[in-house]
Amino acid sequence: MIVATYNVNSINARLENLLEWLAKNQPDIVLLQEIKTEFNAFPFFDIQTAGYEAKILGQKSYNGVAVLSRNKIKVREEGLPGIEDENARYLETEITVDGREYIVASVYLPNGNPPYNNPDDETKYAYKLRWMEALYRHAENLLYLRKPVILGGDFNVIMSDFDVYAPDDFRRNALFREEVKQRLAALEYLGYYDAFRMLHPNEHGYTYWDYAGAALQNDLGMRIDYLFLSPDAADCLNVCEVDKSPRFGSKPSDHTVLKAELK
DNA sequence: ATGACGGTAGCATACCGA
Repeated sequence: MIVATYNVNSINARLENLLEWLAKNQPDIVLLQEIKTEFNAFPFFDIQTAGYEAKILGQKSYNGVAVLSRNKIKVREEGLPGIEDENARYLETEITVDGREYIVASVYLPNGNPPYNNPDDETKYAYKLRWMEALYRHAENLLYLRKPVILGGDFNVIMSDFDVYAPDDFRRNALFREEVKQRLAALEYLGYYDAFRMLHPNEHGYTYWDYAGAALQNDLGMRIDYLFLSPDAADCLNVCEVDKSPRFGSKPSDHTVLKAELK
């Protein structure tokens, strides 16, 4: 079973890139973030033609998450339980693959940095922390269902110095502050496994490079996209890789694809 | 210190992002 996560930075701007990747890789499940569109403008037809059902939680212009699957998708949650959220950031589904029922969620965690024109405004950071508290509580509840759980997406958190090209430049950044690192690490204390890091302790595994400058060419990246697996799903983990090819293609997203194979 | 770069909305430029 192949599962992938991809922050597309607009599904309509990235449709060709996505379809090409689907055709080449034939994943069973794909989690998308930042689709940046509402239901009426989502390219259901093209994705269905490629062999995938799509469930989305959409929103005009910003945010938006989706789950694609070759198998039937049952929606469990539209929005993260336990928090009032006007943004489309969490879609939880149930999908049966090879006779096994997985709980699979596409996660787009808030960035948390202040607006450029108001650098002291901590409103967005406070929202990020509240969102992470709700995610922690819900992730704990999911473990009691005794089904394999996959929480994948753009978590907007750099977990350690090894996950970013210049850690000292990011100490005060909302992606790298101590509270957010602690809150994401808490998922691991619950029993979730960081699929990429579990198999690759000595590779950076960057999933994002800024468009500006020569960030990609100089590998000035950060690892902020993750696949977190419940213990029984982690037991089946066979492969987990960052696929940099979509980032090198034409008109790329600033993120690239993270994929895993579960036996 | 700022901006780079790119997407959306919508038609000039503001907002958002990591």
